[in-house]
Amino acid sequence: MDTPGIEQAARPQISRHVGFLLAQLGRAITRHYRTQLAPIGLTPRETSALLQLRAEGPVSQQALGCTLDVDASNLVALLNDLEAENLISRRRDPDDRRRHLVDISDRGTALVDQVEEAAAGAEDQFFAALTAEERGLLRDLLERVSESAETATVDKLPGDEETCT
Amino acid sequence: MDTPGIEQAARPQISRHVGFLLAQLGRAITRHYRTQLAPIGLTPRETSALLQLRAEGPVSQQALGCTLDVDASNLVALLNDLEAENLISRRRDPDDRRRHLVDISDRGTALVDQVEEAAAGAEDQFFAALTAEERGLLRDLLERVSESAETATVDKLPGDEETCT
DNA sequence: TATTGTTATACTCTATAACTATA
DNA sequence: TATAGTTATAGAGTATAACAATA
Repeated sequence: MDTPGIEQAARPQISRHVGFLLAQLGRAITRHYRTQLAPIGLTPRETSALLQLRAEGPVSQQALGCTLDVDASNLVALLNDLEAENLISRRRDPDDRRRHLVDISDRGTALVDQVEEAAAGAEDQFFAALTAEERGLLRDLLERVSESAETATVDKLPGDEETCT
Repeated sequence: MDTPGIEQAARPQISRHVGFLLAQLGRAITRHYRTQLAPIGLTPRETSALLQLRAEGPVSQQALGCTLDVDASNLVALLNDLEAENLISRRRDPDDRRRHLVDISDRGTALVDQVEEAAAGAEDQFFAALTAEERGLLRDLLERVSESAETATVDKLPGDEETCT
């Protein structure tokens, strides 16, 4: 009763390894995002950065990179591009002048609704096979993996579990 | 009873967008695979190619690329590397001399058990937060998305649904 | 003409190390 | 001494177009 027995046997794939399937689908949706977001002029990376910044006010680059799982050094160029288009702003943190506080700009905010609509549309296409309920279930499973994998995969001592502050 | 209420509220993330979460986790597990498979001397790509070839006898490069979701032009270099290490073999298809039939070699087969063990170990770490049952559920959800997304995301006419033959 | 594999190219992403300014 | 951001660089991965051999 899991899946209808239709051509279930016909599937090749390495169905044993859910990990490779996850990796493959991750690449597939990134590609899908890229084509769907291209008209707006944003890459998937830039899009998720903008959405994250709108959701979580101003943050340090460190924190943003941690949340988006982007290396601090790679984040620089990404933010440079967004800043060049006036979609985000960087300013020194008065409390710790080493930090740059990154925030979404007015122009970024104006764009982000359109961005979110495009992203949601892309997802509706990509996850069309799942009901809204199943999509929620998938999200819950992935979020639990995300939380635990953060500490389980890198060589961190248990107890170091900072969720990106 | 879903997740214990421990620091559940502390999570930032763009929880609305399951797609970005999927993309992010896909990159994360690829990175994890890379470090875990490095001692064996294989990349995640090469690993999944080997596993796929063992599962599905000899196939054309076209078919393999489709299954692994790798562009035909990119597959060439990947197979060159594997062939240079005698892990796979390429030979002309007598029935259609344009085709190269790719197969895993004896040396590849000898290595693949070790490879599979390493991959399984990496997955056990990565998906530690999920029970075996939940992992199966996740796999089913992802496989359904994978099947439908193939035709839904690229501009294909419905009815063109060749599952990589 | 169309398809398979190949080459070349360019662009994105990823990972590492070294530097600077601040703490 | 350690941390935040930056720069430079090298390595994977991705996408496109053009070509040779074959159908």
